[in-house]
Amino acid sequence: MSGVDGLSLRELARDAGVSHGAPRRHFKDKRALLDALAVEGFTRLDAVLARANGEGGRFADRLSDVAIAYVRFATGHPALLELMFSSKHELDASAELKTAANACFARLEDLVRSGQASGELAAADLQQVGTIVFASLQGITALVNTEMAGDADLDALTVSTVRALLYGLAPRS
Amino acid sequence: MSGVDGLSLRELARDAGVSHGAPRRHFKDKRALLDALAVEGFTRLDAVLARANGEGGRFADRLSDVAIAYVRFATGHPALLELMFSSKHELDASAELKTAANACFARLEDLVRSGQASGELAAADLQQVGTIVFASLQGITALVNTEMAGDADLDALTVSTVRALLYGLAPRS
DNA sequence: ACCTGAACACCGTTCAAGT
DNA sequence: ACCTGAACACCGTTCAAGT
Repeated sequence: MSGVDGLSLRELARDAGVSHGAPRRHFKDKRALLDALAVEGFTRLDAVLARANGEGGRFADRLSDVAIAYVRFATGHPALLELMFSSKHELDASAELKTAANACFARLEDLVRSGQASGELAAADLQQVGTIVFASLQGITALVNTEMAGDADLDALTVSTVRALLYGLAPRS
Repeated sequence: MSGVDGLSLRELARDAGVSHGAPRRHFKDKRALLDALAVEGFTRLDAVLARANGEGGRFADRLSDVAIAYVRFATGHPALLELMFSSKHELDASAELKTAANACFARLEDLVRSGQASGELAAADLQQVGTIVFASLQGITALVNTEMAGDADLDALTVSTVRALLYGLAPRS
């Protein structure tokens, strides 16, 4: 049973000591409940990213800090992260969910923009650079959450990835 | 209903015009069936990667070709990919499944090794570089499969990501 | 060897009925 | 307003019985 579908409304009701029909009063659907959890997840993630993003300092350091915070959160709550992103891409995702998710992405995009403004990032399409950076973080998350990468050296892997993205894996000379 | 759990054995049996108990003769479990599908997926992916990896040519081009092939496959069969990686990380994944999966990763690792050997990649820990490269590809996959990145410019995104990994996003001068 | 079909213990969802 | 509990249509799994 994969993380999301392992959650049963009836079991939840049982644990709460209430009848299986009761949750219906609070959540119209199973997915309404899942959506609410996903919104909560994005809100918490946004707070985590905000805290990690020290306004001062070199861009490379701020990016590293945010990346570490993101990857720690994402690998620390694998089921929640899966829920957040699988809920978000449902065709009829709630406006609230989209708003919460976009706040997180905007935060990353702002960071990239500031790097371009200060010249620490080469001028390039903001969207595309943002996507590349975010994809790298999500990729680390995916590898760790499917146990293809150990989480022992998690921060080191994150920092190496950020470094590779900034300075390249090819010899620089 | 997420991709993997959307598949019902009873529905499968119905579609095959057979009783719901019949699949039991061929697959002991629902997961035994899913594992068999995952193995098939890795085998097909391995063939795709082998075909993409032209032995001659510059490393950067070969990496681009393999990356494009991987991302196309992964985003072209989202449910299969989710199944492949979620099955693989089950604690009691079959030896057959692990073997099929490892063949794909070894192929990527070989490519990285050849880049280091030719000097087109800086000397560094093979495992870590392999992980960074693979994470990037899996990250693109995750973004596209959760509809956070469009698949219109999929190859362009892949090529840009490979370029960023090789040469960096920071100004090079 | 392979399939059938009833049985069991679970789901999510709906809805009349209670308080 | 909120909860209950039966009902319905689904699951996966098991198992005696058929061919």
